[in-house]
This record gives sequence, structure tokens and C-alpha cells, in this order.
Amino acid sequence: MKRRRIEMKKIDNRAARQVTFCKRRGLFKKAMELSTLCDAEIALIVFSSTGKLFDYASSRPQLSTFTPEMLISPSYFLIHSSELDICVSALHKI
Amino acid sequence: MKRRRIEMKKIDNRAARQVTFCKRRGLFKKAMELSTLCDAEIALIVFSSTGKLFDYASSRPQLSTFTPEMLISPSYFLIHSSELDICVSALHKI
DNA sequence: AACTATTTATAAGA
DNA sequence: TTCTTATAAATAGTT
Repeated sequence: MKRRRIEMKKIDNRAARQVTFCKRRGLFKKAMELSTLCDAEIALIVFSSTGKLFDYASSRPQLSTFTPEMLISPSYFLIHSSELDICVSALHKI
Repeated sequence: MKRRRIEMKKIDNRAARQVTFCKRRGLFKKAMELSTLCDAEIALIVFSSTGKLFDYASSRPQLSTFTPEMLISPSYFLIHSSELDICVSALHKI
């Protein structure tokens, strides 16, 4: 079958959804490009529907490569919960 | 001149850099698409080199639309500084 | 802000 | 998951 425009809604089939997730690496590439070209600070955090964490941050180590030991470390910040509690989830899930 | 491949390094000219920043909206579109198609949780925070905040978060209000008044509000979380202090900057800069 | 040639991302299939 | 390829989508240079 020829390629068609994909419908912009949740992919029902679980396997197909995961395949599409794996294939769509362009988001991360574009984040890196925008940061490099335009000197922008960027933080990108993604949880797949299976709960796996992927992330990118300009000028900072990747959260997803941290070991639990590395995360039991000193410096913490207080941040507003709106939107950013997704970051807290990140720490809890690792 | 015909379009060429752009060199992947910081654009020196300030004006050109800002134009490119404005044009590259694809990052946000792709974030929304990945979230929708693959049922992923996504948080994306971008500071332009001029310090302006742009953000997207699946299933959450946009940080960049908050007023200072809205941010003087109750719920806060403690998060690890690595990578995520970019979020703190967000709150400070608004 | 619009145009458009070209590059880039990716849906489908394998 | 990874490769290929046809096609859709993003965008660099220009206007």
C-alpha cells in the first residue's frame, strides 16, 4: 500500500502504536537542532505509553541515563506543580 | 539562490538566528503529534536566546501562558536539580 | 508573512 | 527493531 497521511489520533493497535513511537525520533533531533542553531535552552521529557522515559536537555546530562544511585544526591529545587510535576514522575519512575 | 543544507552550528547573525527560531515550529508540532498518536506524556520547555519562554505539555496548561499572579500559588514539588533546574529558571523568568 | 524548491521525516512494507 | 522507499511534511532562501 502506498503511504497515506496518518490520522492525528491515538493509534488504537498497541503494537502499531509502539512501532510508530520507535520510529518517530524526529522530535529529539529537532530539539537538538533548534538548540544548536538558535542557541536555545531546551528540556524535553517523554514517557512512552509503556512508561519508558526518554529525554533531552541542552547543556545537561540526560536524565534517562542516570542510575538510581546518581539520583540519590544532594541538590534539589522547589518548583511549581503545574505542568512540571511530570518531572517529578520522572524521578519516581527511575 | 537555491535552498542548501543548513550547517548544524549556532547561527552567528543575530537577526537570522531569530528568524530561524521563529520559523522552526516543527518541534512543537511533533511533540503534540507524538503525544496524540502514541499516547505519550510529554513536557517541552524552550528558552530562546533572548530569554523568551515557549513550552508544551501534554495534558497540562502551558507554563508560558501563566501570569505572575497565577504562579504565586500553593502547590510545589521538590525535584532533582540535574537537568530540571531549567524548570526553575522558567519560574524565575516569568 | 508568503512562496517554493529542496531537504528531511516518516508510513507502510519487508 | 532495523532497512528501504515512496510520499508527506518541514523549512532555507528569497520576495
